[in-house]
Amino acid sequence: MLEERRLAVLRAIVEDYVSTHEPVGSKALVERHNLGVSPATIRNDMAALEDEGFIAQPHTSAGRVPTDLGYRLFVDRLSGVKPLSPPERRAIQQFLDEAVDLDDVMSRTVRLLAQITRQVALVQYPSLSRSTVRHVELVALSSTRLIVVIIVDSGRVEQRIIECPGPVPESTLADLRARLIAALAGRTFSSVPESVVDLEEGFILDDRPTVHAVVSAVLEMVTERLDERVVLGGTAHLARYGESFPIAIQPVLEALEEQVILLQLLGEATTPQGVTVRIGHENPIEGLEATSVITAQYARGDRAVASLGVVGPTHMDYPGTMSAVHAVARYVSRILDEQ
Amino acid sequence: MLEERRLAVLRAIVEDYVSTHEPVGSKALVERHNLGVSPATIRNDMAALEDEGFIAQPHTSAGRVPTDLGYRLFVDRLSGVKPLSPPERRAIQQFLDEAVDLDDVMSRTVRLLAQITRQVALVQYPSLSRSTVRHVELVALSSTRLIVVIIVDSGRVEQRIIECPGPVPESTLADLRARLIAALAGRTFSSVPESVVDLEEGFILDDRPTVHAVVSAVLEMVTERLDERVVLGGTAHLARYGESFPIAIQPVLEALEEQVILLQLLGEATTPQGVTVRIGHENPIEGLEATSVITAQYARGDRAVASLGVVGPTHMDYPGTMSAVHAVARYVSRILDEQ
DNA sequence: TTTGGCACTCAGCGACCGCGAGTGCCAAGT
DNA sequence: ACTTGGCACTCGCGGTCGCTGAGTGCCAAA
Repeated sequence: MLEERRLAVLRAIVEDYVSTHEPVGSKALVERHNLGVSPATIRNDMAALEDEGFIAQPHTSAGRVPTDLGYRLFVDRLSGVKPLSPPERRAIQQFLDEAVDLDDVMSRTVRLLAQITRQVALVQYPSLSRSTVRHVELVALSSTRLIVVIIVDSGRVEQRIIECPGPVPESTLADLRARLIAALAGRTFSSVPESVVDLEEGFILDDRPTVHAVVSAVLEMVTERLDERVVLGGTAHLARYGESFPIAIQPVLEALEEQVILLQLLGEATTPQGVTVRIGHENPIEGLEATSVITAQYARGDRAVASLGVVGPTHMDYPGTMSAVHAVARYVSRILDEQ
Repeated sequence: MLEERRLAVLRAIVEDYVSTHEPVGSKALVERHNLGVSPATIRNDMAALEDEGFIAQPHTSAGRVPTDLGYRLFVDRLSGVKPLSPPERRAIQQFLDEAVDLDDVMSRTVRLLAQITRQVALVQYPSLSRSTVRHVELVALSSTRLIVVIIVDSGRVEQRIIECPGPVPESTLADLRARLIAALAGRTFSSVPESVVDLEEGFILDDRPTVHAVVSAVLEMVTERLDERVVLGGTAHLARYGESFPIAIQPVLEALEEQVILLQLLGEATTPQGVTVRIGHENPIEGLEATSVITAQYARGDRAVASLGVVGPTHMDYPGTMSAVHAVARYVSRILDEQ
């Protein structure tokens, strides 16, 4: 009973603080939520919650504010689901359906997610590690410059320009192209290295340097760029917090400029299904101590290929954001499956 | 004589204001620059400059601040060139030389430009309109889904996924691929439409829908995406202005999220050679009234292919930024030529 | 365990004030 | 015709002061 009410109080505090962005006091609490008790009772509960570390006072004689721990409890045990409305769902689907290629899907997704959550959105390109190579193309841009293009079944296209040690005759090029296709087409990305390693041996000595250059380019593309790309959108929402909220936007913007950090944010989504939430300092990344990160994985067929999510202030609307991220991830999965 | 000194005063005001970010008064002016006259004289000049609209007072009894018009005069007639130091030049070249493909060149350029100017950087991908098609590839992703890839001589790779009305036999695909290559390879992008328009006629009626889908995809890629992509970096610098400068960052961030706007910013670079500067409200774009945009075109061979530049507050270091933008544009041109 | 009462704290707000940087104007000097 | 020192004036900024009110903690009674 008493434990139960305390949790109700915490929930009420979180909800009020999220909507008003102001410390919430005992009196306001009983007025806005119909907990059937007096402010004094609530005060006792609040004192207890503060002892346990779930809420804090910015200064004496101010209302309470949830701590990271408080948000954590709220997310884990208190927040209901807040499903999207049918019109919202329809709008999402329609918007994503209009995408013409993978780049378009990604950029539409990030814009969509930023718009409906009113937060900074991150979307990772489908991982290549489990994709299969559909086709390899080798085109001469000049006598010594080649471009290697790898087309992946997810619709992703990887490219790389190589400078060859010397001019490459068309015959060598055609030969190499044919062998590359034979060696790689249908292979998963992670098995590419072994398939390609002895390719060099089939060539005469003169061609070896060129072949070597191409092969190492392919290897680099396959290893270095595995999960490389993350697109980002909605940074303008960061500036929306009417100035001087406990959030300084410069470090956040700086952190978000680093691809590596974006990948960390998305990559550590351990939960295979469902939505992952990291709150405030739970987040190991410097500059993002005052933000929460909500991510979900999306899938192609039956296996997860990448993640997407949003970054926002710790005092965000968790239920709403979580269901939005979840929904968008599902729709992206669906789009990828259709294709 | 008197006219000359007035200009010197304006220059001094701009320089001081840019470095201190505080309104500058007559006394401070004579102390920091050795204009050989008394504060009172300077006051007269300042009053004249204010009448002419080059400077303004934020409020009575404060120093003066340059107006957009003042900056304009400064840029047009007063600012010297501030060449980069040899180590800087070397660092730029070295950093850009390490790029492995076009995407890499673009992303390195934007990071570089943001870093050395400490401002938001924009870099446009090379325009396709004057590029020539190097190769076309057509790959089946599934029985009814194709991916069309166009490889351009600048190293840019365009792709698009198409849903075909029905299954496409490999023979048709090979035929179509061959004809596409024959029709397009070596063509400039702008001449693609005419080369491709009667391609459909060579096919039997059954294949027509597929061919049609592919041809229209090619047309769309060629027309819609002509100059589409702009990459953006260094937005964190926006937040650096120690809070509450006459610059609200939210509208700026919002504007910078729109590709269309980025293209406008870069696209209106009229000056074929050299650096274009647009100051404050000279800039027609909503949200960017308090920012200046400095752009330069870069070239491949002897013709300009696209622009790059930076966006910053009107009180920026114009000479330094202009020479940085200029230098980076030249180095990018050089990199593109080498390739 | 809840509740009303009560004393206490303290951030925020507005009023007030003095300082000083900066100005405009003027009359005298060059 | 400029320049310059002098001088009165303006007014933003920063600090102090006091009040108000929201909010608290504690206690004694229900």
